Amino acid sequence: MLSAYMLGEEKGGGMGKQKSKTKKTKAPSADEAAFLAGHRLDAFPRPSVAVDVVILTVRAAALFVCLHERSDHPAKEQLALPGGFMRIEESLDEAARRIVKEKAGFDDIFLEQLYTFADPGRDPRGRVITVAHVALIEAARFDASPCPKGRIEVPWPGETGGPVDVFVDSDGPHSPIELAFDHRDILGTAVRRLRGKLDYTPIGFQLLPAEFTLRALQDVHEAVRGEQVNKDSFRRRMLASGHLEATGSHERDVTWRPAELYRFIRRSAV
Amino acid sequence: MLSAYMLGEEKGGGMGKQKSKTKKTKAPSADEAAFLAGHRLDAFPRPSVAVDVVILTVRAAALFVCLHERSDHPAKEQLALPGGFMRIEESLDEAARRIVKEKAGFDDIFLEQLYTFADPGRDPRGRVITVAHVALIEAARFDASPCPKGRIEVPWPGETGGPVDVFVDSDGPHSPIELAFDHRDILGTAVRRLRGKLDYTPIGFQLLPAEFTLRALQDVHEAVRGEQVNKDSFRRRMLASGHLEATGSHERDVTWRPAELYRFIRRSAV
DNA sequence: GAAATAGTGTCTTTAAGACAGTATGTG
DNA sequence: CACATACTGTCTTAAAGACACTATTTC
Repeated sequence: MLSAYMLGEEKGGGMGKQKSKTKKTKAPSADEAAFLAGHRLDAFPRPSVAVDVVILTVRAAALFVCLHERSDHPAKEQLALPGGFMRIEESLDEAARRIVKEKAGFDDIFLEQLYTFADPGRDPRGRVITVAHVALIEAARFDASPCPKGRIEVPWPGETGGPVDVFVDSDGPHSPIELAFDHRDILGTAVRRLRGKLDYTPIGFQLLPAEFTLRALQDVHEAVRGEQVNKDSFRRRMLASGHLEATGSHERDVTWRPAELYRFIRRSAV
Repeated sequence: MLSAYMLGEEKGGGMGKQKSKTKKTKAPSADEAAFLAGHRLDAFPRPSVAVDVVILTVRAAALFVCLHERSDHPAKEQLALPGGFMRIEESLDEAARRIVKEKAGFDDIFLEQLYTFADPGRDPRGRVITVAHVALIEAARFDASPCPKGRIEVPWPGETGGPVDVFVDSDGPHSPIELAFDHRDILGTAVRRLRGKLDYTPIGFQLLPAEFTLRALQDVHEAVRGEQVNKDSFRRRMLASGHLEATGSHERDVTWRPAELYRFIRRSAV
């Protein structure tokens, strides 16, 4: 059974040596070129591919998400995650950065792919799948964006998962707002991912200004986890992690003893 | 800034009450229905969407992957991950299960979405993005499939990431084989994900038969991590985890003292 | 000085690593 | 019996939680 493909022709076209560490397309053989010329990918129906971005920050011990009011149907005038269709010449990362820039005004943001949502029927326009992304940004930059801002409440513990509730605190009803499409589920997946990364990556690096107090870092962790953490142990763990470096200066304009400011050390490659 | 979208019309069409816990499409208003009728999603070029599946097992202290010899261009007669195009009416999960069944012969397999690979130029036929999945299966079932089997060697430690090397051990050259497209990168991402899940989910459940020895479970962990683990600590940790249950019976046909067999307890919902 | 938060030192508890020693099978 | 592996008990070490105590600021 194993031998069938070993007996085939010796992989024509001089591709045997290439290490293929890069993602470049190999030069096709004559046979393959002829095949590709006659090949029509559009012989089969294709879905539309969208990109949605969950832009998160931490402020006042809570998670906030950047939203966008839809100007067109479907879900016209409803709040949604910033999103749009991937262009045919873009990578997903490029599409996500374009959308973040166009709909929230952020340049140069930390961005990571999250999950692809593709339930048939998730979009009334037809077959639309969306590759959701997560972006993290510090509160000061977040607040400077004109996007509507939603406060997130997570109704499940740990990394259980599920949709989350979003509140717009300005005034009005204090019940969760409705988001377009399956965006509450996407948000839930984003929070779950963030909680999972918290213990293993210096996630605060993206959510805090360059210099910050240990208390501010602890606030970030508590907001993401949705529960309090032990202060003593947290300090010890962070200082022992090797990710932090004391600056020697201290915070100002506080009504209590000013805490020392730290910065993240960029981890050297191993 | 926050108030603009609050002042809009009161979200016409009676959608205010719906809790939208389900993913059903809401009944559109007359306005929206008219919009949708005139809307053409296909006004913009769309990519083709494929699904590739990394089917993994652990055998003899190594990771193995189920492959598939391509019968068509591009990369004709080269080995690749089992994959295919998502059909327009399918969910991703359905497409992945169909592909696993068609190309590897497995029914009822543990399956999870991994990552979406979408570099322009990753497929010479044109714009093809692929939603990669990971499937886990026990060695006995894996061996029963006629698919070509590749042994995986991971050249990076921990969760560093990067492409992995694949060997076909039957005979022939003892250098890594080349896989079609970016499938070595996809495999690398799958191994990274598996290592990440190892400590937090009873992953062995999918990779072992219903009853197994602690040594077999340790072999799974060591194969996935690519390094040995402390036996004493591993036993204590597993027994304390609450995931395992002793069966009272023991393994047979071994030339040493037979070890007790355990089974996984299905975790009760919290 | 009172109040509030930052930061230190130390005791206890818990889990991991190391390792000695016992148990139970094969030959 | 020797030998290989399964399993148990205990000592040591490291990290987390708890908590008392000191330090530095504003009022």
